[in-house]
Amino acid sequence: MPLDKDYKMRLEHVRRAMPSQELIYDVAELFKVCGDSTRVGILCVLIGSEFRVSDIADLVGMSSSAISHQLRILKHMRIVKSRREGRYVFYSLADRHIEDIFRTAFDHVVGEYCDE
Amino acid sequence: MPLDKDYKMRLEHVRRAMPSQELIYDVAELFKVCGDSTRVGILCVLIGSEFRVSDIADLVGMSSSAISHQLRILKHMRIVKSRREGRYVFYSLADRHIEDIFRTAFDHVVGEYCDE
DNA sequence: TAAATAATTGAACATATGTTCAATTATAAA
DNA sequence: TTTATAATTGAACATATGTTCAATTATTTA
Repeated sequence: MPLDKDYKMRLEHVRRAMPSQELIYDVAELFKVCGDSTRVGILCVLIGSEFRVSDIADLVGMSSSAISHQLRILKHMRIVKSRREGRYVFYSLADRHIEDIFRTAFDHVVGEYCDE
Repeated sequence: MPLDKDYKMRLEHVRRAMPSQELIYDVAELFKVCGDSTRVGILCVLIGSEFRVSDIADLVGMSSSAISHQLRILKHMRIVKSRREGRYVFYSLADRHIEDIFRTAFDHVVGEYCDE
């Protein structure tokens, strides 16, 4: 006995509550930007500290060029910010949300505090 | 005056605290799976309810085939689970973490509660 | 000013990804 | 049992993505 009245009400409720295409797209973009090993590595490095490009590259184990390309993407998404000091450019997180999201994501993957 | 002692200490600290390649990869995979408009749509639909494939497809505005492909990916990542009831297959979220991550992500994009 | 270091950029390349289409499987209804 | 509906699957296609390499810009040091 499928599709009872309750189901159909939930269906209508969700239909009305659906976020706009644009919002869905933006959220997907945010996740997409976090969905790459190199960028996750970069963001792990930057949680709690600011570092120069060459150090980030060294910590992540990738070329400065590759890191620079990725930092540009992250900056464009306002996930990191940069400041130049002499010939160095220091990058840091631009936003606390990212830190929160990362902590939850790591918890999910590691499998901690499963409350179900 | 770059690269003082404090900077170098932070560098060493981060080097020691870096997550393993494997963990970084897994977290990136989790985000990657969330980094697609269609899948974000699906997950929005499934927050708080379970629905059949054809309804999800309708709500998201995509073919059942496309949705089914995506659901397989989400299921493989243990983000959704399914149960068959007659000729219908109902999908729902498998994990509360995803809901948390989504709420924070939407907050980030919408720009709410900026505490900085 | 010349040389060295740091970072960025653009193009090219290979790889990965998402949707469509057609075919197939699974279940229910006639 | 036959037909219809629901969902899945595989292949193909086009698009997107990340790294490398070489060249360029920016800044400092000699």
